[in-house]
Amino acid sequence: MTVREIKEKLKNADLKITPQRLAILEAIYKLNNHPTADNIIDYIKETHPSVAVGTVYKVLDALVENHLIKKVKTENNVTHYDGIIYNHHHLYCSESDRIEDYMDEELDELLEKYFSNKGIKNFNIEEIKLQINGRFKKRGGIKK
Amino acid sequence: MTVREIKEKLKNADLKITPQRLAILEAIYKLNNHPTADNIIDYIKETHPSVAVGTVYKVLDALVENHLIKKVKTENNVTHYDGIIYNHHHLYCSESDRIEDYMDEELDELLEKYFSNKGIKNFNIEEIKLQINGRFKKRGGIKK
DNA sequence: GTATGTGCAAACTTTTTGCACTTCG
DNA sequence: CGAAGTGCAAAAAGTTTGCACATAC
Repeated sequence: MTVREIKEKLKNADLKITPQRLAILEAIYKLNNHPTADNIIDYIKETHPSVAVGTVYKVLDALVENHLIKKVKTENNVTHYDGIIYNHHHLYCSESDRIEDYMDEELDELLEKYFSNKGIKNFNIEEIKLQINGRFKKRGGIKK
Repeated sequence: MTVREIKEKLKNADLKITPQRLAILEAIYKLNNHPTADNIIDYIKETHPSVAVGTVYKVLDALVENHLIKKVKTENNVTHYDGIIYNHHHLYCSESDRIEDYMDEELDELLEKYFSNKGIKNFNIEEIKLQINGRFKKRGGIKK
């Protein structure tokens, strides 16, 4: 994701292009493992030491509202953010509090087929997201 | 859910039976729509006015850890608790901010079959939860 | 120029913690 | 009796808010 592309996204969303917004979006794309507001603040403090915490939250809210990023909820009550906006699923390990993306077109097709037959009464389905809870195996884990 | 059954559950989990724990579990079963810690505190304040906030959180943690209840994540960052511990899914409508339970054994079997064949590399699956986003149809909706 | 965005600090909400005291088994 | 649980109050953690100032367009 280039700076040019990020600017384009902001423009398309009718959001003014500011250094803070660029830095925050860049941080989200670089830290592509569902950073929290805190992770983002730490990251941009190095290049933009004077960015205020309140601003980061305001910018994140604006980005979410304009569909440039998404909020991701986990079992503990800290909001994570996700720069990938097309539909995908999440693997979540509560032991390490780690979230990874999981994409599976075959699964999506299976689910679509299942629900287009069956439906849910009194409900119009727009999007189906799986949260797959479990444990990452050692080999893919974070070294201590 | 009778008091007797609740006591049995606590016993099976090797948790001591205390008035606070009984009150909190009863509250969760009565307030069966995903109460928050705050909802639970309000509820039990009437019968047990001296229960401390810290105790409620400690009890809830112990119950979650011992699988007597579950945490539920929602859009705002407040933890909700759920007395239904067998696996179930959630229907969520962002327009009305309403969450409803969705249970579907056929679906669970389908998913189990799918993932037991396919697996996910470097990940041990413990639980699969769907969040189905969409809109409740008028007939089942909340009147404005 | 003006609407929009930012910095700052204070406050708010939810949750956690430590320790003395109490209770369950 | 001893281990486990509770009450309390203080404080951590995460997030929101209001307002004066600054900036993008």
